Amino acid sequence: MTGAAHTARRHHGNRHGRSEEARRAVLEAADDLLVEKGFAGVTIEGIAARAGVAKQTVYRWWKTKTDILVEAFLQDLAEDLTPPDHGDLARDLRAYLRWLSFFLGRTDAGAVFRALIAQAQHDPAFAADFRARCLDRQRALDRLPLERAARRGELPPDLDVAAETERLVGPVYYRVLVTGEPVDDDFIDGLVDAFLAGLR
Amino acid sequence: MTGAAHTARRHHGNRHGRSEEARRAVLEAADDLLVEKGFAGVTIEGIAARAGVAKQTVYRWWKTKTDILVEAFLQDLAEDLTPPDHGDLARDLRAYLRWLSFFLGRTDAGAVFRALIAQAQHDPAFAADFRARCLDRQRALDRLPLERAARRGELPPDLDVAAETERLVGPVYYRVLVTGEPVDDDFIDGLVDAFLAGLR
Amino acid sequence: MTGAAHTARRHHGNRHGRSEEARRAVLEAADDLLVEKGFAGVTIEGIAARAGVAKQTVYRWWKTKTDILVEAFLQDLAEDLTPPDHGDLARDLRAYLRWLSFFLGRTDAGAVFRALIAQAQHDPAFAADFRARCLDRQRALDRLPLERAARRGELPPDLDVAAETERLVGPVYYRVLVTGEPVDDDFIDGLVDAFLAGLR
Amino acid sequence: MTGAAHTARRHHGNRHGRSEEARRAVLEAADDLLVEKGFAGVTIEGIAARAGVAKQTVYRWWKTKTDILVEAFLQDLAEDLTPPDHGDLARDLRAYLRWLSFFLGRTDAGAVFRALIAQAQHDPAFAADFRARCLDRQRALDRLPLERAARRGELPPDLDVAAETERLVGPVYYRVLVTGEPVDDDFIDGLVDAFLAGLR
DNA sequence: TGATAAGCGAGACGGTACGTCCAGTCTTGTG
DNA sequence: CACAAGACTGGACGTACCGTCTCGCTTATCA
Repeated sequence: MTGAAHTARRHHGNRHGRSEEARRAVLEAADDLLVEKGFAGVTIEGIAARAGVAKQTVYRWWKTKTDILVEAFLQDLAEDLTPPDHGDLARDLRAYLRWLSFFLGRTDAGAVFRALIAQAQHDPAFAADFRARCLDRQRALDRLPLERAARRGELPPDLDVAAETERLVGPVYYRVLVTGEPVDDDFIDGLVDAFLAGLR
Repeated sequence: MTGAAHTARRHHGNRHGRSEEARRAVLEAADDLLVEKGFAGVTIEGIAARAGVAKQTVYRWWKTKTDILVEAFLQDLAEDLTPPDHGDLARDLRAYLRWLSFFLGRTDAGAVFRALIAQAQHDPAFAADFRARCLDRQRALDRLPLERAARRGELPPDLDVAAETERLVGPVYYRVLVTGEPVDDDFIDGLVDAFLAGLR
Repeated sequence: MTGAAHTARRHHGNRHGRSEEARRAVLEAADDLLVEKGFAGVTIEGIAARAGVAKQTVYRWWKTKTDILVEAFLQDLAEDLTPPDHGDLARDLRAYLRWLSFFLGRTDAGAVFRALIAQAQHDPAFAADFRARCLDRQRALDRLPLERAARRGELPPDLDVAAETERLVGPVYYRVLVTGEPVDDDFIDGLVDAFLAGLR
Repeated sequence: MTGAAHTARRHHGNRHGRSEEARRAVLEAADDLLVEKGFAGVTIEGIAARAGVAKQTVYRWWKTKTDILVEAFLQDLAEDLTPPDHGDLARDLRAYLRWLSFFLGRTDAGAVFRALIAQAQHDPAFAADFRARCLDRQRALDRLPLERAARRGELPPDLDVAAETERLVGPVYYRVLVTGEPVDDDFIDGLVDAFLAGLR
């Protein structure tokens, strides 16, 4: 970590390479602007101005504003978000889906996520990048509750964990992205109950 | 010759009222631009130029480019899309979900739909409008297979048709909008089978 | 002139065509900036800002800042600058050369002229345009005193008026553009005397 | 091995002092860029890149790009350009003016010279520096033919050599800088003949 | 015989202006 | 009265250089 610490030292551009200070300011500014003014209010000029950074510095390290948002999003997710493991599938699933719907619909990071999903609809190249950098990890997380249960032997050995996970989280995403209806506990309980009933 | 026909008569600005010709040219131009150049390539200037229409004429009748796309989308859906009724729930469901995933992922109208869903993530006011004008109708359509089955008595009388429908279509939307994976027949069969199994 | 008066009516862009108001504001701003801040201080952004005009409006009508300065210069010269005709060659020449050196070296329009001559050194295409639009006229003016004298029969009929004019004004331009020394009366008298002596 | 030779030895920064290699590379690069791309194509970044030198090294030794061009120009003139002395005033004058017009209008060094004259119009401080470092020497050269003739007694003792020189070279500069017309032999002969005629 | 210090390459930085594109508003003349 | 036409203000785009700044390397000089 000494090298990293060295690199992170406060400076205004030099052979240390990139300024960590500028990088953080940009990510924060992008995040803030999205929350405050919405996606249309996020402009590279605005980000640069708010971050106290030259526009060129932004363009040096990021290609588009969505590229910045992806990195900001990853930064936000840097903390370990591993779903809790209670050793009880029903409880785990309910807790995870509640957290997921809260995250997607109510948090700032969720707002960034929705903006990026939106951008992915417009731009296939971005979609591929976004999926590789963010979604795949998120989907691995989504699968964790079922995978743990499978390891504990609570599930039929031939169960397709990935497909079942999609059936569980799909309706949650659907509500958040498409219908905009709140994801209440009844809805989640319904999902989990139906899944558990299907196991018998 | 009815009044409507009179109004729609070919003209370049007069006291007959709105030019139907201009309206159609604008919708078509917007549609074409979206398919050809993607959402970023859709601009009001571009639409007006391609439609051979003055910018002012566009602004007179529509507020935003998404407003135009909504209308274009509704136009595309003008034909009756009522899902076929085979009198057999399993078959109806499979056919409908197949059509849905094809529509969302493979057709031009689906591309417009995805663009509008994307815009809804960025703009709550638009989201409300879009849901009222397009989505509610689509969701009513989504529910049709189950509602018909319920009317035929094939379903438990206390079944929550709306919630069950969400569990069926949610994963399809999830694949189209989020993961981008193709929705193959296995995936649909899995959804339908799980649902039918849950009825017993 | 009714059409022109019509066109010049106060407006903010419409089918009248170009806004005369904006045009004048731009030319004035360019002129002022040159005098106040020097050539490097003349930027299209600065002109637009000072003229209270959108940058796009500047670019719509002019290609470069020197293009604007040429037009501003022509505007400045709109008043009739015909050299006075005293009917006396020696007096006419002295008066004209004095006026020329004053104009080139001491007036705001002269400052613009020098800036444009400078630009002509850097850019052959501009040089051609500048000569066609400004210099040729100026040179015709330069020749007037001799031409009048020729018409009065004060000069040998085979005298090359153009060449003689160059020998008279050349040293004045030389002082202004190259050495930067002031053009005093002695210098001008020397020029005129040498020319007159050569006639005998 | 002298100190100077020592200093000029190849090195990449050390206590020998300035790198002669870098200096030459910069001057050459500036010269080349001017000829190839015109004045606007001469940028400090471009010079540094082409010279294979760090930008900082350029800024260490020169203040502006015109400063570099002045030095490059002086370098180009390092060879002795003393006008030839045939012992015949008419011949000397003709030869010198021909050389002068060729130099100003047709050589690379002349292109640099014109660019610097142009810059002098824009920037009085530069003008003063340029005149002190380049022009005064050039003007001394300009006077040589007449001064030699005066020393030989071919001219009236009270003749103002400086003023007469200005009348001879002024029209040449005028053609080169202002009208852009080629300076042909007829023009030069006319100048010289008129001057010689004035002596009688 | 090292430590020191100057010139060097590299290149990131905060800025300014560039020239372009589109948004959204406006004012006309025509049918 | 809707239309085509198109000039207008305004603002973000992405690029090019500006001039400044640290940095690590290389080397002669001197302690």
